[in-house]
Amino acid sequence: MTMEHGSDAGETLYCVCRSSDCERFMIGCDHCEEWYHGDCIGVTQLDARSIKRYYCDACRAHNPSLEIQYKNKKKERHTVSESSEQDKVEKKHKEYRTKLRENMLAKSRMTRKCGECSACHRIEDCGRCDFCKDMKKFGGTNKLRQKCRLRQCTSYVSRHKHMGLSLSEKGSVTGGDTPSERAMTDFSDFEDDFDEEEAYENVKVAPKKRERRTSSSEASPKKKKEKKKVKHKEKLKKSPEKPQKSRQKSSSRRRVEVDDALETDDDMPRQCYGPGCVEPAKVGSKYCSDECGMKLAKSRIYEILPSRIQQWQSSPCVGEENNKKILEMLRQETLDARLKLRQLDMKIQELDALVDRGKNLTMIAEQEGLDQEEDTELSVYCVTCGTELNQKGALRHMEKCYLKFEAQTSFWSLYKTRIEGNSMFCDFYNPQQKMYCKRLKVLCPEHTKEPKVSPDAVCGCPIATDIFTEGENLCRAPKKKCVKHFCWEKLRRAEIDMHRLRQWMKLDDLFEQERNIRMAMSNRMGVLGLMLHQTVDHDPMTPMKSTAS
DNA sequence: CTATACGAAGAG
DNA sequence: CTCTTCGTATAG
Repeated sequence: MTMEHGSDAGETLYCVCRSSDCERFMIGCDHCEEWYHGDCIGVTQLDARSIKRYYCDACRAHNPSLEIQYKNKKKERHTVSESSEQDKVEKKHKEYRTKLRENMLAKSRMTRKCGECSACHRIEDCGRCDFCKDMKKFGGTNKLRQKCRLRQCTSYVSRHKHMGLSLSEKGSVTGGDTPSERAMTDFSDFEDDFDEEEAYENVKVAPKKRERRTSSSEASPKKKKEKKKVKHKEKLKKSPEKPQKSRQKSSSRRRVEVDDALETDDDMPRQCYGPGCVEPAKVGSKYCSDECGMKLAKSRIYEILPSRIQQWQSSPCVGEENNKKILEMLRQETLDARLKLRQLDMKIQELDALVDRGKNLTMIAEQEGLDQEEDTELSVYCVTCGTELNQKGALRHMEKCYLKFEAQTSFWSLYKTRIEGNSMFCDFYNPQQKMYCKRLKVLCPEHTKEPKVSPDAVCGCPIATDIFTEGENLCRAPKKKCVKHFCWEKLRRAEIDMHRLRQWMKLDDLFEQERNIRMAMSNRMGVLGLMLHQTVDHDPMTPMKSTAS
């Protein structure tokens, strides 16, 4: 209890000075309930703010179990009445600042270095990264002043992100109101981690460090600080013996120090983690030998795997069911595509039959007259070369002109010759020169001439009765002169081929999909998968949802 | 938000 | 005193 500029309480005498003055700041003893002037007993208003329960000197002398209780659990300072107020305040502020700094530093060390990754263990600077190049020893300007990229903790960023969450969780356990106090609790928690590390020295199968963190510890902050000091001293003693290593230690942060103390330290090497093994572990390893490591891995598999398999089988696998559905769908589509291919084959056969029928037809020359009548009305220009054409030869010219032009310009024609399964090269054998033509097929018109149409060949194209339906009648004009149905057979074959190609590509795609799904299905429930992943039923009261139903 | 610059602390 | 490297301010 405190009294600031309290009201006059008559002639009552207070404090060690036994005066009735209560215009100054006063603090009351929570035991004898006597009031004392702050300046008489050396307690400032600032001090009083952090005091939870104050007991006067007289009460404490009478009853040594009484201790001044501070809000932030600081120990009572016995020099309260000895030093001057100014000094105390300054000292206190200094202490506070130092602690704050220490805590911040400890925290930063914790966050900046996991001490576990390869980067944290790396000793040498790469000399190639931007930070190395900036260093004086590598001839830099020392402007960036950062650690070598390869030595920067790989898990720093992610750890930093997680930090806030884990700290807030712990905050509720260990308490701490101000940021600095919170920082202190964080640090002490880290110390706990460290102490437990030591305690785990003889445990054979130790859980991971992060998991080892338990709830708050009972040790007071001061005790921890003492412990830290001891550690520090030990390190100082050791330093002259290992110049190279200690140099590294000095520049590295606390976490490394902790690990070093655990793993490589002098008197007590860590026990091998191998099952039943009592040998000391090798330096930088958890095991005394490779066999022990393998043994532990094996025993872990034997221990974990059966339960995982059981767990796996206890619930239906949604992924498996989905895959089965997709497989069924793919199968259906494959059948569909195959059916279409068969239909296209039939079409080809029909076309062949049609062509055969056309060959046996007798030629009728009268149709020519009709064509010539029409052709007087229109003049046509070639879409490729632009020359004026009479209608009679227009189609023929344009087809040839286009082929010629395309052969020289388009990659597609090259591609076409390739996918048709033929060589891209002419390969025409010249018996006189006794060698093959080395030109590209599409650029070699002299060896790849279209077969000449014999003058007595009939066109044979079915004549349409209307736009959509084809009649039984075939065109009986001479093939060479029929302008209406120029290249009809070729076009029809091309059309069917296009559809076939489409179906083949579809089949290919379906096959690929099926392969992927089968692969996924066979990899499911593998040993690795079962060991790495686990399905957790968070609500054991209700059965797991199944998509099958 | 990122890159850069720099004061400053810790260690040798 | 130097070296390393952290935290932070600031410019872009």
